[in-house]
Amino acid sequence: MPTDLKQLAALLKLSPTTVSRALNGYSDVSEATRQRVAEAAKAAGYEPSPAARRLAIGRADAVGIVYPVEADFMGNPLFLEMIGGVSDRLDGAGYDVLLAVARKKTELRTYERLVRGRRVDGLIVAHTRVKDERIDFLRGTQMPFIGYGRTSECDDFPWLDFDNEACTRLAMNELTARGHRRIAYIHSPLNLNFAQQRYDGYLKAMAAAGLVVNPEHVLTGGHDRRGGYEATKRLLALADTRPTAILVDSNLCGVGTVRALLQAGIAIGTEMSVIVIDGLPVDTPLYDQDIAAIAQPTAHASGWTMADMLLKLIEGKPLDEPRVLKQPQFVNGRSLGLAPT
Amino acid sequence: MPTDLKQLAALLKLSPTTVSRALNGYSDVSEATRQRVAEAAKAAGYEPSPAARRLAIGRADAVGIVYPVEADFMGNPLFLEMIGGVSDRLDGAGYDVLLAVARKKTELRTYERLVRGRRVDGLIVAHTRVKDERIDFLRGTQMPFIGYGRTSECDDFPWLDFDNEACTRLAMNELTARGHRRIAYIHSPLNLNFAQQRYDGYLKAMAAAGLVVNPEHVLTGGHDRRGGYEATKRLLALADTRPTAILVDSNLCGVGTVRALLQAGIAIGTEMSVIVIDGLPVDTPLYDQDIAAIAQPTAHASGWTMADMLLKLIEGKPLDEPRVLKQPQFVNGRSLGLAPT
DNA sequence: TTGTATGCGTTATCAG
DNA sequence: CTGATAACGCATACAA
Repeated sequence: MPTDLKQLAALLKLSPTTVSRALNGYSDVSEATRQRVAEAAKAAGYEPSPAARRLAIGRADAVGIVYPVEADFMGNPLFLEMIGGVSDRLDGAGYDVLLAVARKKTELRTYERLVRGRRVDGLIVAHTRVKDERIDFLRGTQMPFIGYGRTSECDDFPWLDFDNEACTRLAMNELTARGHRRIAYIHSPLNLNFAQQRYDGYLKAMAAAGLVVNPEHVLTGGHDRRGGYEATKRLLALADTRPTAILVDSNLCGVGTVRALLQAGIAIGTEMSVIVIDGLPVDTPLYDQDIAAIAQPTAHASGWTMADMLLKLIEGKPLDEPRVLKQPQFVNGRSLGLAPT
Repeated sequence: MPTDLKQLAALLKLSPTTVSRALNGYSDVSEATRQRVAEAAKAAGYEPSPAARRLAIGRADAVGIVYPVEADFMGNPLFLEMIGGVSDRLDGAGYDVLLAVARKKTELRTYERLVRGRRVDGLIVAHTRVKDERIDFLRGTQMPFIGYGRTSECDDFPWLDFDNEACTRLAMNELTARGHRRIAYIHSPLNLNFAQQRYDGYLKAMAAAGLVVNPEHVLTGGHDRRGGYEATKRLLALADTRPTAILVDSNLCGVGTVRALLQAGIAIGTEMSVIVIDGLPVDTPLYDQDIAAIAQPTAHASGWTMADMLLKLIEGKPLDEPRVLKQPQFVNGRSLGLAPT
């Protein structure tokens, strides 16, 4: 079984050159030989050596995703889903997915390794922060990349993100329209750009509604279920100033919030209204609680789109839409009611 | 800035050969030049081209992990944690981690691509099934691999796994010792090897205790929280034959089970005893429910160990322990009590 | 201790 | 339409 281009060529009594061109679909090879070569290759189970290919072509045929563990050490299920979307797009194009797990300390060096060594043809930068040195680094290189999220200054690089301010604005509209005035806000760490933007949206909406923010009503929920749970318990402990509605800026925290409410015996939708941005994960038994949500395109779809953008960039094609801002949608649920009087 | 070995050599007035050897820590190069080269390389930010290196050396300097999405489409947080462990071991060794997301349909082809194209030097096969064609395929190749889990026949390949029968045996001992006789069992899909083995352990333990298995007490919980939740609801609906204890074979299902019990107002530990294998994930607010568990080494540690084994295999070193069977430990909790009389 | 020549498997250039 | 020849960037016998 020929494992080699040379051997395959010898077998076919052709030159390696011709075989190579036949396999790569060049126009200047007769249809007859193309067929013959293709069959022989498949029969022999021939796979070109990526290393040699890369060396000759100068491309890595790989895309990198750097996963910062500290940000989310337990593993956000949405992250794997996003990677699934990326893979689905890249698979047919013959690209590999390099997953680099980086501690905060070594993160930048990881990027340097990938870029300098041309280990990848492009990168997807997830978990963007308000001020993000990874983006700063990539700006100075020729390496194509897509931000999965924006940064504070983001007009000069391509990204895909959700309209985060709109997320909170939309949610706040629904709440104020129902008469809520004491609206609590549970958020992710504010160095993450999406969290900061959603938080801004909350503040602006409060101001627009003529409401004063009670500092006790704004709590960080960390990245996980547990954080949301504890933040909510603190809110419930407020005697006189207990909020009548809670807005949660991410799905995992949302689970914790709903848990805490159920456990405390609070009637969701009457005693306490709840909106969770991104909605609850479908794998939770709470899913049937029918919690109102701000819905985004799925992580899978986002991954697919980003991979598609990245491929265009790698091929040197211009991006018709270099900055993709997905608009959120309000999804009603039984967790929403009029403010108690 | 030299991006080339040749350029770097020219800069140093040395031959590329010498520079190469200096960088790769060969013995036959003077300490003085080694220093000089190392500094110059760092100063110039030189990174050797992996493609060229791979072609010359014949190694990929990469390890592959194939993630089957169907098995667990929402993304098990433990999976990312395991990858983190793999990366931590591999990082210093200069290996990349290739993550291939595979649909069941294309799974085998993915393996072929990785192996035939020598895209990786070794593989980690996760989610092993009782009868696993991926393992069968790899057996026929020279590609080193480690099973993250066993298969029905597994004496001829290296793996890391938990003693699954011991998991259920341990748990069952605790339950029968407390007088439980109606012990329900919620399990993952039985085509997964770990699920089958744990199930076997359950059956054996029941027999050993002289108990008869009630078919209504054995339910599949799927892979997620939701499945565990629904299975538990079905158990609670049993009027006369309601179990007094529930054993759950995986962590995510366990969350659902505890949820269902709390929601139904069941007193955990008195009305119903619960043991969850792997314990509840720490990011759940239920963590303080203090559920009894069968504890395993962390996914991170497992990943690290497997990567370590794989490196040895790649380097041709013999494995002193080719089959690593981790012993589980019983961890008591308030979820365990005497059987109600 | 260092340098020269050659090869890794593929693609690209340039003739036929 | 096809074939010889030279890269791609690095590592390694072998020679000096």
